[in-house]
Amino acid sequence: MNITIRDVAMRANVSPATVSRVLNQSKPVSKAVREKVMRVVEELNFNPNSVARSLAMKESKLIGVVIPNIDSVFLSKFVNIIEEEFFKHNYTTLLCNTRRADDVEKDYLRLLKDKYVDGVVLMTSHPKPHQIEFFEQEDIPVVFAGHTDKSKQFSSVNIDNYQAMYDATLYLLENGHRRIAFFGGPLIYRQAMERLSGYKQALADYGVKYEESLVFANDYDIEHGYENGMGLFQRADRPTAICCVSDMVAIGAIKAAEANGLRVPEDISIMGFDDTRLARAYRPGITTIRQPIHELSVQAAEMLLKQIKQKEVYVKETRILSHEIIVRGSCMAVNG
Amino acid sequence: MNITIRDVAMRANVSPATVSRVLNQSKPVSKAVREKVMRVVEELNFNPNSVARSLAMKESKLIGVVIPNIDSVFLSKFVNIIEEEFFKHNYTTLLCNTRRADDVEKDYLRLLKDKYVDGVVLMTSHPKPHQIEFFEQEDIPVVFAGHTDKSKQFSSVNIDNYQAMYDATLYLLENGHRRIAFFGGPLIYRQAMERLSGYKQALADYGVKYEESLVFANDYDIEHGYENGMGLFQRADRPTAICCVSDMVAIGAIKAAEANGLRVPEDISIMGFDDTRLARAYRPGITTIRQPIHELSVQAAEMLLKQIKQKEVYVKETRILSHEIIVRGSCMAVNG
DNA sequence: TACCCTCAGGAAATCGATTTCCTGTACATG
DNA sequence: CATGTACAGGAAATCGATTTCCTGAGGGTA
Repeated sequence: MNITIRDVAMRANVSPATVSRVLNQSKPVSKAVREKVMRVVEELNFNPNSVARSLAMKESKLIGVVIPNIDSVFLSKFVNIIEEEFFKHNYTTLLCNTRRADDVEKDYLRLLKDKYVDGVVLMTSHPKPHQIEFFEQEDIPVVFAGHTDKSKQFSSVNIDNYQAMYDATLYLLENGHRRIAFFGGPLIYRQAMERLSGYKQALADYGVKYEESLVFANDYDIEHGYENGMGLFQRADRPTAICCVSDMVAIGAIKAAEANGLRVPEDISIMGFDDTRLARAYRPGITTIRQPIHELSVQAAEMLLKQIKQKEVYVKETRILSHEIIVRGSCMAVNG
Repeated sequence: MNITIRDVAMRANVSPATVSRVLNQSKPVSKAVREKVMRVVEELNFNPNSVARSLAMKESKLIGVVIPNIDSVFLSKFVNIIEEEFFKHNYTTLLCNTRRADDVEKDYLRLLKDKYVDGVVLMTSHPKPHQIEFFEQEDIPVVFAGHTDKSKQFSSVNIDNYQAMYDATLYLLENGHRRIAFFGGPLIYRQAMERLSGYKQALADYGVKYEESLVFANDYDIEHGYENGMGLFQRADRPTAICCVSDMVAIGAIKAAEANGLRVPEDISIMGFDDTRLARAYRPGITTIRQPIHELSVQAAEMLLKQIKQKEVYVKETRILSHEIIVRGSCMAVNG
């Protein structure tokens, strides 16, 4: 049916081994033979079967990109960039969208191994024990993105979530805010924990009392931002500012503020996180902490490719990228 | 190193063939032997190597999803859903993000063929000749999404873009608007053409003169919506409404309107397209044409899986899904 | 008892590449 | 001239599954 290396060999009057050598330049072949083989390859329009090749070589030119949810402005951008990097280097991206389901994560990791994936990028703020265990046991190059691996066991690239939220809170404090709410993520995520710590520490350093009733911990989406806001804004002791864990949460909070007759930023300042495209598009523009998403993706790709190439000698790296406050219109100084 | 079917066979005192039979239920095996094999499989935590399996079975359990840009609210949602469908059926998604580059498209198609992908979903409103040619020559199941293949040569699933934009325009006309601008896409895209036709026809059916100066044709993003708006809103004869080709363009247009001191919808009505998450999140909520994105993805997956299963007898299908106007706050009746 | 049939399960071929091991030729050197 | 060496290129093993073909045991029937 399909043309195989054997067809080429017969037609060129050589052995399959020789054809393989010509195509992969894995051993010198005389010019005459090489040219004859190449001619036949052209003639038959032969493409080596990459499945057979993977089986023999134990490499697939495939990279698994494991993310919790591709339907996210932040993560789809991450994938967009990283896929391009891999493509440039002749690797193809296997999309493993786990939807945060434990069993899907497990299935995908097993599958990646079975498919002889050459490497994996694991985008998660909170690697599960089974994921750690998997990469300890299997000898598959991996880079964690969005998580800092303090054990130095694996390579990772991330921002400093603690410091980022510290800076966000500090920004509001310096603008005269004293009642600052925190719309955070579920505390089972390390990232959420770290950000909460940053928020707390900034308050403490400024001598502002931490108040539990101003802190929320639920999912990163618009709906929760809205819900949190609706509960909060009707209280007499409502805050003058909010630190949100994502731009989406900030948008939800802004909607809730408006629904309660509050103007943003005049009556309440709302700060986002990530600096997704939305933060710029929204009105008011959302003041936010920019994650260097482009750098994050490129460096994750770079580290992984390096690791694949130098599998034996590669030394694990931990890279922390710097964040940045992007000032737009959703925050203002108190009495300013 | 790795556990193979041979290891399992030895440990269970049977032949590899038997192990294969137990695992695939491809031939009856006595209860005793079956149980023994299963026990050893559990013990060794054996997973059949899918590359070897692919080679023997001539199937890869891989599906290529070709899209112009994963960094899009609409397309990332599409991929999110379709990936889940494929995962459910044990297929893995190979992400082919072409960034609209011709050579990337070509490279990816060739690569998909080399990897013996079981099927391809091609999401594009405007298949290129080389893509058509490719699928004519290769015997790879394919489904076009977002494009209607009138030749019935391939399966496709889409909405009726002409009718959708007709309805959008009609909605504005029925609300008393007579000067309606059109922020469309580049006319090299069939989709953009069809939508423009719908717009024109609605105007014609309502006896409203088509005015070239109200029509723009450029990319689907916020920036272009903004640019178009900035050019238009300063004119004395500015429209009272705009039909936009995407929610992003609508958002850009709204920003431009505000920048020119126009209120939406009081001073100008702006209509989106797609009904992405953004349309709901924005203020005002964007009145928009909903593409049934979920159905689109699910049906594309379903058609492809059916085609893979029944490769010999499969009859190509063309499915047109219905759109819907979602009324939110960005449009209102003239003098209403 | 003899014969046939059923069927569980093993041996070996197969999928399509790569790679190791080996052979035979050509050339250089003592 | 004999021997050692370099090296092109073939035969066969290998990667890890599936599947075909075959064998031998057990049961049913005449």
